[in-house]
Amino acid sequence: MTRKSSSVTIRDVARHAAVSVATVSRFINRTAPVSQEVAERIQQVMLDLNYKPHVAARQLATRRTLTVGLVIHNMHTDFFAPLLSGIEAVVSENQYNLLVATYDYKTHHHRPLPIGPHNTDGLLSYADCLNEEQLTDLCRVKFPVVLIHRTAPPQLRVPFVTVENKAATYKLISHLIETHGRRSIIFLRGPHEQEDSRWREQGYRDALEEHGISFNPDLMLCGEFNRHGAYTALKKFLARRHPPFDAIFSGDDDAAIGVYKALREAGLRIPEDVSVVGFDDARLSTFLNPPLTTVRAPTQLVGQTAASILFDLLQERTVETCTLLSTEIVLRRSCGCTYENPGEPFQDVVR
Amino acid sequence: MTRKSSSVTIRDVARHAAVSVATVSRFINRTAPVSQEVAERIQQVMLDLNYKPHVAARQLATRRTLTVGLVIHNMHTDFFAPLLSGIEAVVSENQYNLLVATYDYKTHHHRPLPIGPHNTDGLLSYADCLNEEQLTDLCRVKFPVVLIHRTAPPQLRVPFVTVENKAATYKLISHLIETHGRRSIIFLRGPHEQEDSRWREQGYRDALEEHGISFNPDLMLCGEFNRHGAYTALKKFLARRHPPFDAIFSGDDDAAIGVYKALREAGLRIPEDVSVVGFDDARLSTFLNPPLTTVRAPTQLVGQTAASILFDLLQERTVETCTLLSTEIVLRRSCGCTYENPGEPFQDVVR
DNA sequence: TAAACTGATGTAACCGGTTACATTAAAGCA
DNA sequence: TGCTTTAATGTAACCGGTTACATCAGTTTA
Repeated sequence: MTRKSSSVTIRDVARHAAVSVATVSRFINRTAPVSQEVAERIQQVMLDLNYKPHVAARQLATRRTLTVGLVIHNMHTDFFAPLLSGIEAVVSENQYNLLVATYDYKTHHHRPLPIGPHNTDGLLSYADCLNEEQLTDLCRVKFPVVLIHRTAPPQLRVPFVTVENKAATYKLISHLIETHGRRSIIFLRGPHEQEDSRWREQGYRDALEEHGISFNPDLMLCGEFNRHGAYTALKKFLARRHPPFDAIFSGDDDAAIGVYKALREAGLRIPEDVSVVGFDDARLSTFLNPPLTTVRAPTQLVGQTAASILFDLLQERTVETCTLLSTEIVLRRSCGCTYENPGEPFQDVVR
Repeated sequence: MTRKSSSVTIRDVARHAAVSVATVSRFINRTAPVSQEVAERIQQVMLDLNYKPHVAARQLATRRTLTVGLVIHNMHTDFFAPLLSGIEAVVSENQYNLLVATYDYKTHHHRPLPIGPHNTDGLLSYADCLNEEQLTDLCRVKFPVVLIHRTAPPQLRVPFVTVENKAATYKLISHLIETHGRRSIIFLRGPHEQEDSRWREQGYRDALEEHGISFNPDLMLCGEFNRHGAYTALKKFLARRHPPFDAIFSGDDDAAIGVYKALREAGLRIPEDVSVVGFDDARLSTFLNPPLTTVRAPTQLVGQTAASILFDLLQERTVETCTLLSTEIVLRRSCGCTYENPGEPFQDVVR
């Protein structure tokens, strides 16, 4: 591996400017006043020598990394880009760096966490990438953590940011029942540990109950929150040819893509034969054919908010422990709604 | 800001294990043999004390960060997720960390680069985020850099990874001309500095010339490689109602979305009135209505390849200076092709 | 048997910053 | 004038690792 060449240190600067290293450090960090004349001399020398402070040395001395970390389980999904974009905006605004790592305790349990106190000043953790033990360990050393799309174990009091899942799902399912007369609605679950999925299921059950429809466990499939999982699960279900159904809650938008495919292959029309709805309002959902009725989750805002809270923690300000961002349902054509909209697919009906 | 609490140092471990710090360090890094018995003692103490080496201290001592950086101009685009995903895979495989930053010399020129030798062991830089001066500076200190989607200034010999733009565009435009009889093809440029755009334009011009169609500068618009830029540019063009056209090369897939919208608002049908084609084969392009004919760029592979080359540089292996990944055209419906495909939109015709 | 080598370990300098504490000169005040 | 305060600066310890060099016992080689 290459050694860093020709590093100019603070001592070089001090020598050329004929002052002590302390003075240079003070000037750089503005931690104490420095005379005008000396300041200019140092400034000039720094430019001449092209001096760049050595980050690791500074980190070692101050015990701060000026870096925050993000742990997420993978980067393929469409969900990831807006989330990261929101986070990055806040991080760079605070002049911090962002370390990203894919990690999932279920698949990487043999490995230590790639991000932690040794690395960063704080951590954003998505969904169930870390298990409770890992979270507990971090809390024990008072390491600032903000959870995204999962609530904190109650004894820990870790702040978290997520979106309103239950009420939106309730609203969406109610819409299917009331407006489109659907009564046999398949529910595609996400990964088992994912909280979002559990809340959505609760909204689904509540909506059924509210409308006097009894819950049918045979209509619960496991879509895994992705197109392939959803496709496979639905395909298997369709092969059984029972029970009958007239609508599908896909779990999320990516899964809806798999649903579309499976239905199309089975010769079923959307929405004439089956209403389909999703969750997230991913970038592509407007462009599906038919455009997907779904729930708009403010993913970028989730990222922004989580990052802001993390910085509040770093500055030891008091923070909101639980942040639930509101969602809204977006009616497009896949549920059976029709609407005139020449500019489609740029505009939607949002409720 | 919080001070890191309770840090267990290597000296604590050494003391508890009744050995010297050097021995502990050797054991941790396997840099010299340590007797079985001592090894076990150290191992046990490290577990008991929950010792984690301090990364900054190690970085300072070794002058290596075990981190590579990625500079990109923004994270919203669909392009970004597969790119990052490819990079991250290689980075974590090499047990390195990844620092990401959004930066663009055009908008951030007042700020120093957030990523550099002070930070990382090497850098991946997307397109024209860095200008030539910045690249030259990095080269001067022999800092390993790999460019993504841009070629290196000739005097620098920085390795780069990009995709075949010209030949693919040539093929696509030829397809429009030969198969669909199009002759007045609008070309939507990307950002001016972006090399991809220039190569695609060259492919476009070559195809026209080859087919005896004279180049018409009035058909060149600036779509900026995004839906809004493309929409605006095309809208303005349509308002002028001239010259006539029968096809549009959108520049990239995201721009195609804006194109679809503008055409639809003008009452023009795709592909009956106008053939539309894109570039990239973004995740959503299959799902557009009609599905978009485009060029498949192996974006994730670009990320992977660039990262691999960077690690080759770090290990001082010799590397390929220029890597041009091949692309292929994907025929869907927006150009005028029709094909039977019950499983659509999962399968495409790839040439 | 002496010399050379090997394996296991310790000592202490070093990486490049920050900062507590000490020092000095100048300014403010009674 | 003498004392206190303040501004500007220097000295050196410290952050937590790595590693060159030294040591020493035990083994191999001449």
